[in-house]
Amino acid sequence: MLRIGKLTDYGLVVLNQLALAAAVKQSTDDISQATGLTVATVRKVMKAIVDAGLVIAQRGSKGGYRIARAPAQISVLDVVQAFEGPISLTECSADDNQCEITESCSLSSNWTGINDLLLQVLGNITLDDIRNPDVQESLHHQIVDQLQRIQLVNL
Amino acid sequence: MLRIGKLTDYGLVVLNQLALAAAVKQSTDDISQATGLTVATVRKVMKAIVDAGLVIAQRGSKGGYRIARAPAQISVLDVVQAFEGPISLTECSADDNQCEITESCSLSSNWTGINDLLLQVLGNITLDDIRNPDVQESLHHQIVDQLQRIQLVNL
DNA sequence: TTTAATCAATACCAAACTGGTATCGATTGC
DNA sequence: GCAATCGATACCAGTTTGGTATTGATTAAA
Repeated sequence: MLRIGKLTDYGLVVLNQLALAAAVKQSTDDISQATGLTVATVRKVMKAIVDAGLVIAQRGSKGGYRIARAPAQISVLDVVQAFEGPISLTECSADDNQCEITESCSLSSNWTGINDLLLQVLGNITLDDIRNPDVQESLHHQIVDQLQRIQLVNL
Repeated sequence: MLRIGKLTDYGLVVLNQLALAAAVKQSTDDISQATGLTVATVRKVMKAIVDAGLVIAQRGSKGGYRIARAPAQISVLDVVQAFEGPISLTECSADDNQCEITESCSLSSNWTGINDLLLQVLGNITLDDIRNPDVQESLHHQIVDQLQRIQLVNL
C-alpha cells in the first residue's frame, strides 16, 4: 500500500529520543524505556541506523549510543534508506532494471521522475523539522521553496 | 522498500493501451496481446481499474473495455489508489489509527504531512502527462507549479 | 584479570502480502 | 441456444515483515 515499514517509523522515534540528549550515551535499555519499544526491537532498530552512520555506538560497559550528527543534518530520506534500502517506486526504476515488457512499457522513465521527486521531498525534510512541532507551520513553506529549486533531470 | 506493486504498474500500461484507442472496445485478449501481459494477469488488472471507475466494461459477446475518461482526467494517484487502496505511509496516518506508542511518538502528524504532500504530487500527474514522452520536459515545470499552489493544511 | 555491562551478528518463526494462475458463474449479442 | 466475454473467487508458492531469541565480541572498571 505504498507505505513505509514500522521499523522505519521506530527509527525516527529512536533518533528523536537520542536527539533529546545528544551529548550523553543511551543504552538499549534506556531507549527501550524511553520509547516503549521492547529491548529486542530496539536492538534491531539500532543496527540499521548504526550501519547507516546516523548513530555512533560504543560497546562494552558504560557503552551506549549517541546521535552522529545534528538533527538538522539528518534527513527523513536518510532514515528511510537506512531501513528500506535505496528507494525505487517500481522495479523499472531500480538499479537492476529487468522489465520483461519493456517494449510496451515506455512509462518507466516517468516513474523514475516521480521517484526522483519523492527523493527530493524526503531529502529536504530533516529530523529537526519533524521533531519540533513549532516548525510545522514553516515546514510547508520550506518544502515548497526547496521544490522550486529542484533540478529534476529526468522528469 | 517504499515501492508500488507490479499490478499498479501494469494498470498504467493497460490504461495507456486503452487510451490509444479510446473509442473502440478492447477485449481481455486484445489487451493481453498488445501489452504482453498474460490473460490471467490482465483480468486481475481490469478488475481493479473497473472497480475504481477508470474503465468501463461491457460483458457478453462483442463486449470489452474502454477508458472511462480522457487521459488528462485520470491521475497517477487514481491508478495507485485503485490497486493499493488509500495511501498512508505509516499506520499512524491510516484511518484506523492505532499506534501503541503514541505517547512517545509525537511524529505521526508529520508523517501525515509528508503523506499529504505525496498525494498532491501523484494527484497532479495525469495519465496524459505520463503517456506522452514529449511532455516530459514540461512535466517537471507543471509539477513544481502545482506544488506552489498546494495548500497543505497539516504540514 | 576477572566480571559485568553492553553492543553485534545471526537465526528463527509466524503472519501478512504479492504475483501469478485457475475455475466456475453470469451476461450478452447473434 | 451458443459462443464470447466479463466477474468473482479461490488457490498457491515465494517473499517480506514484525517480532523474538541466542550466542559471541568488546570494553570499562573493580
